[in-house]
Amino acid sequence: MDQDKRISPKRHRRVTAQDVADAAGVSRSAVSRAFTEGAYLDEEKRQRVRAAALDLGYRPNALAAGLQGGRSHLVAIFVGDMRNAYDTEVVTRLVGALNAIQKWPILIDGGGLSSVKEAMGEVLRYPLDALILRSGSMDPAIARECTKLHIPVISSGRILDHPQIDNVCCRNQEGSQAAAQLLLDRGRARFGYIAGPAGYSSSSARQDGMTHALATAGLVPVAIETGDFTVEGGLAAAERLFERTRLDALLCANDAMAIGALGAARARGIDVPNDLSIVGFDDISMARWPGINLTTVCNPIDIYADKVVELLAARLADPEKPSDVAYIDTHLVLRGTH
Amino acid sequence: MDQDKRISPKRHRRVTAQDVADAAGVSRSAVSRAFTEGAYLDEEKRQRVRAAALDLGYRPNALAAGLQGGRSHLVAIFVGDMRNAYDTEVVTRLVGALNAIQKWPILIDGGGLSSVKEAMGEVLRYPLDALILRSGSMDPAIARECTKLHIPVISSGRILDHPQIDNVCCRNQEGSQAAAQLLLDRGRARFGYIAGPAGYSSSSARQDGMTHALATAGLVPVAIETGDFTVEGGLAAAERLFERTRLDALLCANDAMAIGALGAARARGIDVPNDLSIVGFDDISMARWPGINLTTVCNPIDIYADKVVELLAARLADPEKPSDVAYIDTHLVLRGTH
DNA sequence: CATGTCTATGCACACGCGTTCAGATACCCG
DNA sequence: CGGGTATCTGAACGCGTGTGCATAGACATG
Repeated sequence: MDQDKRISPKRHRRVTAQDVADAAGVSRSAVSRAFTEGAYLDEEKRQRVRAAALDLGYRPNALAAGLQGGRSHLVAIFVGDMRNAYDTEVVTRLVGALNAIQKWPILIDGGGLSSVKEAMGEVLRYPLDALILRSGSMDPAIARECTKLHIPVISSGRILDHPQIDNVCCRNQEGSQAAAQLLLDRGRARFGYIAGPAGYSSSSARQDGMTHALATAGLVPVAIETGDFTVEGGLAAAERLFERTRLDALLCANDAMAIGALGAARARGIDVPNDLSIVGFDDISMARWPGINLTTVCNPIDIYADKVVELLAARLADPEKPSDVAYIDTHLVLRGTH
Repeated sequence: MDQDKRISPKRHRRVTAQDVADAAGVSRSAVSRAFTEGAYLDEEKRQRVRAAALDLGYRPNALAAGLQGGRSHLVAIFVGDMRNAYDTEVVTRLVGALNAIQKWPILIDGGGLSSVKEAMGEVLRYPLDALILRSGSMDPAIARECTKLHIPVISSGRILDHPQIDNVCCRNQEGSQAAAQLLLDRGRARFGYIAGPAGYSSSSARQDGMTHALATAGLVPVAIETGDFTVEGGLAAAERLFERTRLDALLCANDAMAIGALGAARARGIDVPNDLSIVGFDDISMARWPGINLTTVCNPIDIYADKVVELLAARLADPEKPSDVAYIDTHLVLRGTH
């Protein structure tokens, strides 16, 4: 009899519902029902099945369950570049929020990938419940293709204008405008800006906010440089700025570059905040680290992630509903660099 | 005839191989073969099928394919706490490396989860190709259960002694010993240590390394405090240390706590590195940020992640092979705090 | 007793794919 | 022309699950 267990014709077969049924002396349907809430099944029998399942280490195969009509419970998250601290923090929250509602996030990091298009193509072979885009420069064609596959797409950090795509975005312009106003009120007049790479709408919206605030005071930016959203890039851009002219206010498209700029200023002996104000954007966790203590515009990550999940749930509930854009309010966080 | 396309009985059905077969005027088998390398199929017909597939936006359903015996190409990564910078950086590299070999990582963040056990149970319903553990305090029972399901487990950052589990771990003790020796050579004698929470073997191994180095010089640590691996925790622990006694060397179980300690020292007016040396462990990217510039023990992330993937590939190639432990060499990175 | 409601159960199907199998066609060689 | 081989093709099966359907029994109600 012991031999029976050693049939194992190929590899190690996964324990299946039929195995449990045999062990518990019931039909396979009964096993399925034992794990289905609200299904008719004699309580005693249910217990017996559960015991047998536990003993054999059985769990329903999610692949087969997903195949059979319903949802796969898989959600892909495409991240522009996970080496970016803000993106990483958003992803962390998203992963947590998705885990909590029993959706399982598959990560694709555009930053470390040679062929984004190919990777996305492969992942789209899974019948995803949804695709979440976190910033990055994804080919819009791919997003379009997803909607063609009837996979809901939720874009965060960049607004995709498509009738089937939901968006979450913070009020970049207002946030930056408030930051500029703060420094104007403090008496600053010679403003510089460190922008992100061309093509990132968030960076240009933030720049617009600053420009707008300055305009109401009859000012224009003194100098603008471009970085790559990294600390090193911000540092290099700030050095170029300091080389060119004297500033008393410096706004940056994100916190990482502001932290780099802060390093450049200190290395040059510039007194922050007495001689120069530096303000970032996002409020990543490092902004509040000792030795950094950056004044910045908070782009509230938890609200952001929760909103994405909320939109996701709404979309799953009604796939035909019109697309939605959720705007997240920012607020100033006053620390030591303004 | 146009009506035929509007059958769509329920929801929006995904395009299936049968649809493509109908469109191309071939059998469903032919469609399957058109996408299978090395299958007999008339070239002209293959082109026709491919064209029809492209037109309809067809892609083979990975769920169905995975169900049918082979691999699912899904890999779960369990992360102890994604708010930990080092873990996050390792995960980022892992995601990249897995994406590159067409494995799709499902993330589970133990840090943001109420019931880790339940979440793992749900994820194990997918027939995973493998499970990667990144640190954290996972119930060993779960790892055991995975091997029972014949899912390969690779543990990184903490060695699990189990015949079926592969491990990747850095030489914690040697690394910490070298750091302590560096400070001894510099003439330091009053050593403090900020440990991680109890139960993290990496922290205690690092502490042992320091203690060992001190012992050869006839010294013992002056004071030890415990943090929670965060910057805030390190800052608080350092304040407690400074309150208790005077130190001239401070080793920390990880970089985040060292950065916190650095902040505490500066706030107290302690001159680092002239009066106090601070050395971290891991070499996270922030350690090289301006304003931090932390001397630390490098726990090389890319090598680490590559090794995990290498072990994974080896295990998939031969599921019966004996378990392996890969040790990663560390090295000192001398910056501005020693 | 006749009728209706509720619970319990097994059978059979559908999900979408890869793959085996048997048959069919084309081709080459003796 | 016969027979062997290489190439092609469609029908059929299996993967593991959830669920609709039909049946059967238990029980209550008229």
